[in-house]
Amino acid sequence: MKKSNSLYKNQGIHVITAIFTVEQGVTKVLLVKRKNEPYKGDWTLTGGALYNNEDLDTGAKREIFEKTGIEDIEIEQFKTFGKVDRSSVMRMVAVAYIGVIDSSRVKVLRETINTSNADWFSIDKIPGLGFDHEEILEEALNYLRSKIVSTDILKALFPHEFTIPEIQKTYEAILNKKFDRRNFRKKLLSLKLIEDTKKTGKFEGKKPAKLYKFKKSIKNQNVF
Amino acid sequence: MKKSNSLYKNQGIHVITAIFTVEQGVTKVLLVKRKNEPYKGDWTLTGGALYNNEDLDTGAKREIFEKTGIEDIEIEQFKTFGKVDRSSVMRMVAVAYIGVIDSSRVKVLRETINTSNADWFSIDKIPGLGFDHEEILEEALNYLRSKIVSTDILKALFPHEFTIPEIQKTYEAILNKKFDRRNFRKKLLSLKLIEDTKKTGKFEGKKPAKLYKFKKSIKNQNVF
DNA sequence: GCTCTTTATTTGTTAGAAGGAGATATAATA
DNA sequence: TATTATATCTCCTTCTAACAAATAAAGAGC
Repeated sequence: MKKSNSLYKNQGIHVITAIFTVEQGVTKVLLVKRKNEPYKGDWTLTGGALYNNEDLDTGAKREIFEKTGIEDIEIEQFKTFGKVDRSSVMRMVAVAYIGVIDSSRVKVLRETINTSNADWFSIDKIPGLGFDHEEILEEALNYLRSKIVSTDILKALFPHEFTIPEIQKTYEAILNKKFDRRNFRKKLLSLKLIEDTKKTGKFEGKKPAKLYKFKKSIKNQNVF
Repeated sequence: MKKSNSLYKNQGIHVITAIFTVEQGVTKVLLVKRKNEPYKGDWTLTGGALYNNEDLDTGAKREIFEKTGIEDIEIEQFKTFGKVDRSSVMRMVAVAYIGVIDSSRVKVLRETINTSNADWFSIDKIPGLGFDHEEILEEALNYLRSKIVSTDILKALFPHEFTIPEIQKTYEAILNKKFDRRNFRKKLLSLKLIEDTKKTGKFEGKKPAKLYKFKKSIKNQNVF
């Protein structure tokens, strides 16, 4: 890291987002390839330096747009990373977010002013990442897993109606485990995240499946 | 905020900690009074600017020590605050932590190089705070409430043995509600945070009370 | 066309665990 | 012996996990 005469000077703020999707039962994350130093040629999560005239989430969304072209995305801050040597140029802390989006509904820019490539990577096959983004990604995935059971964060993947067997596949992909179809149904309904639409549709079966949707407002329940 | 020619320059990082304690059934937070501008004379949470040569938690603990004299304290990061105008001098983001400590076991410095006073305030009687510390405090309290039911964060208040009626008073103070003594006992034991010591002690009653202690390792249980 | 088989979807059943509230037993003090 | 906080017991309801059964369509064969 560049030496500084002052204990405080030359500090900066990164806003980084791990953008997840699920395609055919596979959880994937969006990575971009850096065009410039440091870590030139390396894959990283989407993100970059915060501007002075924008709030944290605004900056995170701007970075997402600049590096991928994605415009409408809900994000949620989960942790800030600030090891002394996490960036090689100057002292940077990274405010990290997660986001979920349906990859089939967005067109990701392959190249931008700062990136030479962009693609969805299965979370089982992540290349080496620049900065401390491997650590950030690991914690992002943990956070995502905790959120899908208590919030409507998967609404990004199911904005309208869906069947329970259909969304079960997504839960299984993200949590990386299989569930009994009957108990999953009961458990998911007991979480009070979704509601019946009184309509039916089709998934993989021959019998029509009931359609559900995420509730408008979700109230969280406490242990005590 | 001071105008900057660059979108990136003149950024800085605050590390802020909301330090809680519980005294006789009252939840309190440690505040310090600022000696210098900005917000001179205002009460704030403990914290200050991060140095370039220290990690985030190291910086947070150093700030706690410098402004209160408290040395041994476990802290946990919960959120970063970064509204554009949260500091009036330059663009600062605040990485916020919570900590818990037994106020009867520590001696808090009343005055330091940067502070003219320090005291424990009941969370029901918080004065106006400098910066965005009122917002930080509110979220810190929410985070604390979520943590005492899933981690051993209260170990700082009960480092050794304790009785269940005794710790129930602390839970009630923090969560701000009363519990049935029989069901609280069952519920707390079912959380698997504490274990029997096969010893007895005294609390308020005349019958000896069983002594418990926090477990060494706590494994968290998932919804699914 | 008609029936039978197949398959995913949905509902139901059961035993055991956990939760909530009343009642009882215990071990000290005064 | 009366009192009091602590600890245990009981009953009933609800939740959970594993398993069984019923349902509604599609497709195969005649």
